[in-house]
Amino acid sequence: MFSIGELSRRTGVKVPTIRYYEQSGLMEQPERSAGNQRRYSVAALERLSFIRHARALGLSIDDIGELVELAADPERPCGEAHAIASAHLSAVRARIAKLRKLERELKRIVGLSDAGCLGECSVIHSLADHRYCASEH
Amino acid sequence: MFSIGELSRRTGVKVPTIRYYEQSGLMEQPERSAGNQRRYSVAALERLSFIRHARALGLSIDDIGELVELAADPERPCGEAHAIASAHLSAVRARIAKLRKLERELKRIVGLSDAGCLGECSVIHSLADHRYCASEH
DNA sequence: TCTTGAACCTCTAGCCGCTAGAGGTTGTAG
DNA sequence: CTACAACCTCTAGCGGCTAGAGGTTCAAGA
Repeated sequence: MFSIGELSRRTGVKVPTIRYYEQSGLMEQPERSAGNQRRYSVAALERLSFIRHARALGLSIDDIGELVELAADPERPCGEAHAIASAHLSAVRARIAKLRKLERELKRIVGLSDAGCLGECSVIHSLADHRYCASEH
Repeated sequence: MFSIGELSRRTGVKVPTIRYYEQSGLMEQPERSAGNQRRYSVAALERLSFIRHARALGLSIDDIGELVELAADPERPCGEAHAIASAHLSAVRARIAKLRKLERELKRIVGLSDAGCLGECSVIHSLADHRYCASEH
Protein backbone atom coordinates (compact mmCIF):
# COMPACT_ATOMS: atom_id res chain seq x y z
CA MET A 1 0.00 0.00 0.00
CA PHE A 2 1.46 3.30 -1.13
CA SER A 3 0.55 6.85 -0.31
CA ILE A 4 -0.06 9.14 -3.25
CA GLY A 5 3.36 10.70 -2.74
CA GLU A 6 5.09 7.35 -2.90
CA LEU A 7 3.15 6.42 -6.02
CA SER A 8 4.24 9.71 -7.50
CA ARG A 9 7.89 9.05 -6.70
CA ARG A 10 7.75 5.54 -8.12
CA THR A 11 6.07 6.47 -11.40
CA GLY A 12 7.30 10.00 -11.98
CA VAL A 13 3.72 11.28 -12.25
CA LYS A 14 3.05 14.36 -10.16
CA VAL A 15 0.65 14.16 -7.24
CA PRO A 16 -1.94 16.60 -8.62
CA THR A 17 -1.80 14.79 -11.94
CA ILE A 18 -2.64 11.50 -10.24
CA ARG A 19 -5.64 13.11 -8.60
CA TYR A 20 -6.59 14.56 -11.97
CA TYR A 21 -6.45 11.10 -13.55
CA GLU A 22 -8.69 9.79 -10.82
CA GLN A 23 -11.15 12.60 -11.34
CA SER A 24 -11.24 12.00 -15.06
CA GLY A 25 -11.89 8.30 -14.57
CA LEU A 26 -8.54 7.05 -15.83
CA MET A 27 -7.45 5.80 -12.43
CA GLU A 28 -9.82 3.90 -10.20
CA GLN A 29 -10.76 5.37 -6.88
CA PRO A 30 -8.27 3.89 -4.43
CA GLU A 31 -8.89 2.68 -0.90
CA ARG A 32 -8.57 5.25 1.83
CA SER A 33 -6.82 5.26 5.20
CA ALA A 34 -8.78 5.86 8.41
CA GLY A 35 -7.97 9.55 7.95
CA ASN A 36 -9.21 9.65 4.33
CA GLN A 37 -5.86 9.51 2.60
CA ARG A 38 -5.44 7.54 -0.62
CA ARG A 39 -3.80 4.12 -0.37
CA TYR A 40 -2.69 2.44 -3.59
CA SER A 41 -2.10 -1.19 -4.47
CA VAL A 42 0.57 -2.63 -6.75
CA ALA A 43 -2.13 -2.97 -9.43
CA ALA A 44 -2.68 0.79 -9.26
CA LEU A 45 1.04 1.33 -9.63
CA GLU A 46 1.06 -0.77 -12.77
CA ARG A 47 -1.94 0.99 -14.17
CA LEU A 48 -0.37 4.37 -13.62
CA SER A 49 2.84 3.23 -15.31
CA PHE A 50 0.81 2.15 -18.29
CA ILE A 51 -0.93 5.52 -18.39
CA ARG A 52 2.31 7.41 -18.04
CA HIS A 53 3.91 5.50 -20.85
CA ALA A 54 0.95 5.95 -23.14
CA ARG A 55 0.87 9.68 -22.35
CA ALA A 56 4.58 9.92 -23.11
CA LEU A 57 3.73 8.51 -26.52
CA GLY A 58 1.22 11.31 -26.90
CA LEU A 59 -2.02 9.33 -26.63
CA SER A 60 -5.01 11.30 -25.37
CA ILE A 61 -6.70 10.64 -22.05
CA ASP A 62 -9.71 9.30 -23.93
CA ASP A 63 -7.66 6.88 -26.01
CA ILE A 64 -5.85 5.67 -22.93
CA GLY A 65 -9.17 5.18 -21.18
CA GLU A 66 -10.21 2.86 -23.99
CA LEU A 67 -6.93 0.99 -23.90
CA VAL A 68 -7.20 0.52 -20.14
CA GLU A 69 -10.61 -1.01 -20.61
CA LEU A 70 -9.40 -3.25 -23.40
CA ALA A 71 -6.46 -4.37 -21.28
CA ALA A 72 -8.87 -5.41 -18.54
CA ASP A 73 -10.91 -7.54 -20.95
CA PRO A 74 -8.83 -10.31 -22.52
CA GLU A 75 -11.71 -11.32 -24.76
CA ARG A 76 -11.38 -8.61 -27.36
CA PRO A 77 -8.36 -6.45 -26.98
CA CYS A 78 -6.06 -6.88 -29.92
CA GLY A 79 -7.76 -5.45 -32.98
CA GLU A 80 -9.15 -2.40 -31.25
CA ALA A 81 -5.94 -1.61 -29.44
CA HIS A 82 -4.08 -1.92 -32.69
CA ALA A 83 -6.52 0.48 -34.35
CA ILE A 84 -6.03 3.11 -31.65
CA ALA A 85 -2.27 2.85 -31.81
CA SER A 86 -2.09 3.00 -35.58
CA ALA A 87 -4.52 5.90 -35.80
CA HIS A 88 -2.23 7.69 -33.43
CA LEU A 89 0.77 6.79 -35.54
CA SER A 90 -0.90 8.40 -38.54
CA ALA A 91 -1.65 11.52 -36.52
CA VAL A 92 1.96 11.74 -35.39
CA ARG A 93 3.15 11.39 -38.97
CA ALA A 94 0.81 14.13 -40.13
CA ARG A 95 2.10 16.42 -37.42
CA ILE A 96 5.68 15.71 -38.39
CA ALA A 97 4.92 16.54 -42.02
CA LYS A 98 3.30 19.81 -41.04
CA LEU A 99 6.12 20.80 -38.73
CA ARG A 100 8.64 20.06 -41.45
CA LYS A 101 6.91 22.54 -43.71
CA LEU A 102 7.02 25.13 -40.97
CA GLU A 103 10.66 24.39 -40.41
CA ARG A 104 11.46 25.01 -44.06
CA GLU A 105 9.52 28.25 -44.07
CA LEU A 106 11.06 29.53 -40.87
CA LYS A 107 14.51 28.59 -42.06
CA ARG A 108 13.91 30.60 -45.17
CA ILE A 109 12.64 33.62 -43.20
CA VAL A 110 15.47 33.49 -40.68
CA GLY A 111 18.00 32.90 -43.44
CA LEU A 112 16.88 35.96 -45.37
CA SER A 113 17.44 38.02 -42.30
CA ASP A 114 20.90 36.54 -41.78
CA ALA A 115 21.83 37.52 -45.29
CA GLY A 116 21.79 41.15 -44.28
CA CYS A 117 19.42 43.69 -42.78
CA LEU A 118 19.08 46.24 -45.50
CA GLY A 119 16.31 48.72 -45.12
CA GLU A 120 13.32 46.92 -43.64
CA CYS A 121 13.44 43.85 -41.48
CA SER A 122 12.97 40.81 -43.67
CA VAL A 123 11.56 38.68 -40.83
CA ILE A 124 8.71 41.07 -40.33
CA HIS A 125 8.41 41.58 -44.05
CA SER A 126 8.09 37.85 -44.66
CA LEU A 127 5.53 37.47 -41.94
CA ALA A 128 3.49 40.35 -43.23
CA ASP A 129 2.84 38.89 -46.62
CA HIS A 130 2.01 35.31 -47.32
CA ARG A 131 2.79 35.76 -51.01
CA TYR A 132 6.48 35.54 -50.24
CA CYS A 133 6.07 32.05 -48.83
CA ALA A 134 7.52 29.09 -50.63
CA SER A 135 4.73 26.72 -49.63
CA GLU A 136 1.23 26.64 -48.21
CA HIS A 137 0.41 26.66 -44.52
CA MET B 1 -14.16 50.36 -43.61
CA PHE B 2 -15.03 46.72 -43.06
CA SER B 3 -17.39 45.05 -40.67
CA ILE B 4 -15.94 42.26 -38.57
CA GLY B 5 -17.61 39.70 -40.83
CA GLU B 6 -16.01 41.16 -43.92
CA LEU B 7 -12.63 41.24 -42.23
CA SER B 8 -13.15 37.61 -41.32
CA ARG B 9 -13.96 36.68 -44.91
CA ARG B 10 -10.97 38.55 -46.29
CA THR B 11 -8.42 37.12 -43.88
CA GLY B 12 -9.84 33.69 -43.11
CA VAL B 13 -9.79 34.42 -39.39
CA LYS B 14 -13.05 33.58 -37.63
CA VAL B 15 -15.12 36.34 -36.12
CA PRO B 16 -14.84 35.21 -32.48
CA THR B 17 -11.09 34.81 -32.97
CA ILE B 18 -10.79 38.41 -34.13
CA ARG B 19 -12.61 39.55 -31.02
CA TYR B 20 -10.33 37.33 -28.97
CA TYR B 21 -7.26 38.95 -30.54
CA GLU B 22 -8.65 42.35 -29.68
CA GLN B 23 -9.30 41.30 -26.12
CA SER B 24 -5.80 39.94 -25.75
CA GLY B 25 -4.28 43.15 -27.07
CA LEU B 26 -3.01 41.78 -30.36
CA MET B 27 -5.44 43.80 -32.46
CA GLU B 28 -6.10 47.43 -31.67
CA GLN B 29 -9.56 48.49 -30.65
CA PRO B 30 -11.23 49.51 -33.91
CA GLU B 31 -13.57 52.41 -34.51
CA ARG B 32 -17.25 51.79 -33.96
CA SER B 33 -20.37 52.54 -35.96
CA ALA B 34 -23.15 54.67 -34.47
CA GLY B 35 -24.70 51.41 -33.31
CA ASN B 36 -21.49 50.16 -31.62
CA GLN B 37 -20.39 47.73 -34.32
CA ARG B 38 -16.69 47.36 -35.15
CA ARG B 39 -15.42 49.12 -38.29
CA TYR B 40 -11.97 48.18 -39.53
CA SER B 41 -9.45 50.07 -41.67
CA VAL B 42 -7.13 48.62 -44.31
CA ALA B 43 -4.31 48.90 -41.76
CA ALA B 44 -6.26 46.58 -39.46
CA LEU B 45 -6.71 44.16 -42.35
CA GLU B 46 -2.96 44.07 -42.91
CA ARG B 47 -2.25 43.63 -39.25
CA LEU B 48 -4.63 40.71 -39.03
CA SER B 49 -3.04 39.11 -42.08
CA PHE B 50 0.33 39.42 -40.37
CA ILE B 51 -1.05 37.81 -37.24
CA ARG B 52 -2.71 35.03 -39.15
CA HIS B 53 0.43 34.21 -41.03
CA ALA B 54 2.56 34.23 -37.90
CA ARG B 55 0.02 32.00 -36.13
CA ALA B 56 0.08 29.60 -39.09
CA LEU B 57 3.82 29.36 -38.52
CA GLY B 58 3.07 28.41 -34.92
CA LEU B 59 4.24 31.56 -33.14
CA SER B 60 2.58 32.26 -29.81
CA ILE B 61 0.28 35.21 -29.20
CA ASP B 62 2.96 36.73 -26.98
CA ASP B 63 5.66 36.41 -29.60
CA ILE B 64 3.39 37.90 -32.23
CA GLY B 65 2.57 40.76 -29.89
CA GLU B 66 6.27 41.54 -29.68
CA LEU B 67 6.71 41.29 -33.42
CA VAL B 68 3.77 43.62 -34.01
CA GLU B 69 5.38 46.18 -31.75
CA LEU B 70 8.73 45.80 -33.45
CA ALA B 71 7.12 46.20 -36.84
CA ALA B 72 5.59 49.48 -35.68
CA ASP B 73 8.97 50.80 -34.55
CA PRO B 74 11.48 51.00 -37.43
CA GLU B 75 14.24 52.03 -35.03
CA ARG B 76 15.06 48.62 -33.61
CA PRO B 77 13.25 45.79 -35.28
CA CYS B 78 15.67 43.55 -37.04
CA GLY B 79 17.81 41.83 -34.43
CA GLU B 80 14.98 41.17 -32.00
CA ALA B 81 12.62 39.94 -34.69
CA HIS B 82 15.31 37.63 -35.92
CA ALA B 83 15.86 36.31 -32.41
CA ILE B 84 12.18 35.52 -31.96
CA ALA B 85 11.95 33.76 -35.30
CA SER B 86 15.07 31.71 -34.82
CA ALA B 87 14.13 30.74 -31.26
CA HIS B 88 10.90 29.49 -32.73
CA LEU B 89 12.78 27.61 -35.42
CA SER B 90 14.76 25.80 -32.73
CA ALA B 91 11.58 24.94 -30.88
CA VAL B 92 10.03 23.56 -34.04
CA ARG B 93 13.11 21.44 -34.68
CA ALA B 94 13.04 20.09 -31.16
CA ARG B 95 9.41 19.14 -31.57
CA ILE B 96 10.14 17.38 -34.83
CA ALA B 97 12.94 15.40 -33.21
CA LYS B 98 10.68 14.34 -30.37
CA LEU B 99 7.85 13.36 -32.67
CA ARG B 100 10.21 11.29 -34.76
CA LYS B 101 11.16 9.28 -31.71
CA LEU B 102 7.51 8.73 -30.97
CA GLU B 103 6.93 7.70 -34.53
CA ARG B 104 9.64 5.06 -34.34
CA GLU B 105 8.31 3.74 -31.06
CA LEU B 106 4.72 3.60 -32.27
CA LYS B 107 5.77 1.95 -35.50
CA ARG B 108 7.50 -0.70 -33.50
CA ILE B 109 4.50 -1.26 -31.26
CA VAL B 110 2.05 -1.37 -34.13
CA GLY B 111 4.40 -3.56 -36.16
CA LEU B 112 4.66 -6.13 -33.39
CA SER B 113 0.94 -6.39 -33.33
CA ASP B 114 0.77 -6.83 -37.09
CA ALA B 115 3.20 -9.69 -36.84
CA GLY B 116 0.55 -11.81 -35.17
CA CYS B 117 -1.69 -11.71 -32.17
CA LEU B 118 -0.57 -14.65 -30.15
CA GLY B 119 -1.71 -14.82 -26.58
CA GLU B 120 -1.77 -11.34 -25.19
CA CYS B 121 -2.15 -8.15 -27.14
CA SER B 122 1.29 -6.80 -27.90
CA VAL B 123 0.10 -3.20 -28.18
CA ILE B 124 -1.14 -3.23 -24.64
CA HIS B 125 1.84 -5.26 -23.57
CA SER B 126 4.25 -2.72 -25.05
CA LEU B 127 2.44 0.16 -23.45
CA ALA B 128 2.38 -1.51 -20.08
CA ASP B 129 6.10 -1.80 -19.71
CA HIS B 130 8.59 0.83 -20.65
CA ARG B 131 11.45 -1.66 -20.50
CA TYR B 132 10.44 -2.98 -23.91
CA CYS B 133 11.00 0.41 -25.48
CA ALA B 134 13.81 0.96 -27.92
CA SER B 135 14.46 4.54 -26.81
CA GLU B 136 13.76 7.03 -24.07
CA HIS B 137 10.66 9.19 -23.91
C1' DT C 1 2.94 10.64 25.06
C1' DC C 2 3.26 14.76 22.86
C1' DT C 3 4.78 17.83 19.33
C1' DT C 4 6.33 19.24 15.15
C1' DG C 5 6.01 19.68 10.28
C1' DA C 6 5.78 17.33 5.93
C1' DA C 7 2.47 15.29 3.45
C1' DC C 8 -2.07 14.83 2.67
C1' DC C 9 -7.15 16.47 1.83
C1' DT C 10 -10.84 19.30 -1.06
C1' DC C 11 -12.05 23.10 -3.67
C1' DT C 12 -11.44 26.74 -6.88
C1' DA C 13 -9.13 29.19 -10.46
C1' DG C 14 -5.73 29.75 -14.07
C1' DC C 15 -2.91 28.50 -18.31
C1' DC C 16 -3.40 28.69 -24.03
C1' DG C 17 -6.02 29.67 -28.07
C1' DC C 18 -9.76 29.48 -29.20
C1' DT C 19 -15.05 27.90 -29.67
C1' DA C 20 -19.95 27.81 -28.49
C1' DG C 21 -24.04 29.52 -26.71
C1' DA C 22 -27.50 32.77 -24.54
C1' DG C 23 -29.91 36.71 -24.94
C1' DG C 24 -30.23 41.15 -26.86
C1' DT C 25 -29.29 45.04 -30.65
C1' DT C 26 -28.16 46.95 -35.34
C1' DG C 27 -27.77 47.21 -40.28
C1' DT C 28 -29.60 46.53 -44.77
C1' DA C 29 -32.24 44.63 -48.66
C1' DG C 30 -36.70 44.19 -50.43
C1' DC D 1 -41.46 49.33 -42.77
C1' DT D 2 -40.42 44.76 -42.00
C1' DA D 3 -37.68 40.74 -41.71
C1' DC D 4 -33.64 38.62 -40.71
C1' DA D 5 -28.69 38.20 -41.03
C1' DA D 6 -25.11 39.99 -38.74
C1' DC D 7 -23.61 42.16 -34.98
C1' DC D 8 -23.03 43.05 -29.70
C1' DT D 9 -21.49 41.43 -24.69
C1' DC D 10 -21.01 38.02 -21.42
C1' DT D 11 -20.10 33.54 -19.65
C1' DA D 12 -18.52 28.86 -19.89
C1' DG D 13 -16.11 24.99 -21.94
C1' DC D 14 -12.28 22.22 -24.33
C1' DG D 15 -7.56 19.29 -22.89
C1' DG D 16 -4.22 18.31 -19.61
C1' DC D 17 -2.65 19.77 -16.32
C1' DT D 18 -0.74 23.33 -12.47
C1' DA D 19 -1.04 26.45 -8.49
C1' DG D 20 -2.92 28.13 -4.40
C1' DA D 21 -5.92 28.57 -0.17
C1' DG D 22 -7.21 26.75 3.89
C1' DG D 23 -7.67 22.80 6.62
C1' DT D 24 -6.45 17.68 8.33
C1' DT D 25 -3.54 13.48 9.04
C1' DC D 26 0.53 10.81 9.59
C1' DA D 27 4.98 9.53 11.33
C1' DA D 28 9.34 10.47 13.43
C1' DG D 29 11.86 12.44 17.20
C1' DA D 30 12.03 14.36 22.15
